[in-house]
Amino acid sequence: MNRTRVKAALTSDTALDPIRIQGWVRTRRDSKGFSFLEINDGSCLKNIQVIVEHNSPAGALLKDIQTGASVEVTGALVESPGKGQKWEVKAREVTLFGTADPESYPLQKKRHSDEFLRTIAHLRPRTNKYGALFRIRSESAFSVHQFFRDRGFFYLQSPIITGSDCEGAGELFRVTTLPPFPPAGASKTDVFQEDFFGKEAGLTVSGQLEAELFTCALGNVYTFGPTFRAENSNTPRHAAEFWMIEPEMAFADLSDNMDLAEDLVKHMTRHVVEKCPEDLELFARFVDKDLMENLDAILNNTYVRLPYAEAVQILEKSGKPFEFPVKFGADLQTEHERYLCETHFKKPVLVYDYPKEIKAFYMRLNDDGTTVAAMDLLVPRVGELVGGSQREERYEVLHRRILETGMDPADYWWYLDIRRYGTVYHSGFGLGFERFLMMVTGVTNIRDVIPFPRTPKHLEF
RNA sequence: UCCCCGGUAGCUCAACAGGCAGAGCGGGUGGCUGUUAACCACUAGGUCGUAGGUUCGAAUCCUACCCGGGGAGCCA
Repeated sequence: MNRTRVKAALTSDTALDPIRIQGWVRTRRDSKGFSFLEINDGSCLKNIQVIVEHNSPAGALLKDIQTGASVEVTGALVESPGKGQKWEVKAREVTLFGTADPESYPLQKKRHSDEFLRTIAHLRPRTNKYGALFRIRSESAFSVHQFFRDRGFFYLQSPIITGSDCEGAGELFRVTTLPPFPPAGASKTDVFQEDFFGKEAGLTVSGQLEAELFTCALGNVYTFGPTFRAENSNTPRHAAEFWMIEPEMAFADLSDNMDLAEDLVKHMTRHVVEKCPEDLELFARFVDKDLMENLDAILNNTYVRLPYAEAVQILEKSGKPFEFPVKFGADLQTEHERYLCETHFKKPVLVYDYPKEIKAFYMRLNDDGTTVAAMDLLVPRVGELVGGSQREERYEVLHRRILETGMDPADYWWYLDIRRYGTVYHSGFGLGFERFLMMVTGVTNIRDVIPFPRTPKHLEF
């Protein structure tokens, strides 16, 4: 007999006999002559209630079937005479696979703090909140592929290991097979000649450059994979390993790019709202009371499109005593971004055309000579969810920008080559997958939306 | 990396101005009940983050370090 997942059992149209349920015991309540078991198998938020008669063969096992134990129950799915659930399982046979010593099993029926659950990251997906979160994470990932596939984008697996030591963003983690202590007197280059790749290698900080190469062949592509930044960042919004979605479109300008970002965020959000209503409800009740209202603002507004220069004007006129002064040419501080999308507009804001000095070399120089065609999507509570740009497709301009920012064009010969042979205007952006999950669940710490978070000094699981 | 706050029972926290270390939940035992984060009674459980210092006496004051949280920077 195949197992029936709890989700299917709970939504059954009819009674079923026989039925087999397999899962983990969330709680046991003893009554006169029989016990109630609540079993969860991860298929959905809800548990299924199982009735075990004390004088049945299974009854003898009950003393060892405690919170956390893994069991199999065969019996009949029948209408529940009690309140609170439509269906329950009357057990005929129970198999106990693994006990969970109640003296040491860390999960209680009561609510635990997120900080504590992080210390038992191997067990936290067994809680209601984290089970719901990781089901939402899975559905969100699916919605990404669905979105792009429906629009004719191809999924590009950009490399994880990279040899370009300055992709533009962030510090690289080194990848090496060398012994930890180099021979005395060896120069840096000499050392890496002996290494696996014969040169210094690192983990990717972005798939963008590779995506640009492929978009100039396949038209529209996207990457969706892990990204690594060896920054000593210690904030609720940064992780050393995170997942990023990076679409790239040929024959697309900054306006097309902003259209795509807005459409993607709305599509992913709508997908979660439609496919995960029960799991989302948990977050709306216990994590963020305003969650549904906030998601409504994400879904049902046209996002504000605001040139950087106008954003600065709004901030200057706001009269707000910002800790950091607002001035043209300086990057927007977190407090400024929050003011714009949370207080002033109260909806997502796309800020674009930033001064070139505060943005990356590959962003397309505007005709004014001072700004670049960059855009950031700011959303309430999370801040920067998307960062992107139209790319500089003019060989001479790009070459000059590389030199201006103190880099060596020779390291980017292949990136420049794309501008020599059939160059086209193109655009793309990066969307932080975990930041999306924070936005859609109301969870305020990135460590709580990743299965096993990697942050400075944390690599336990 | 910088600034602020914190670390007391398995978990969440209290202990005023230095003077015998507590509660709720969880665990154990017994009772009750088609129960629903069940209920009632009893009970076990602590090197007060670590190391040093001040004091007759330190969970409490001081110093250093470790760990956690929040803010800032970096950005996704």
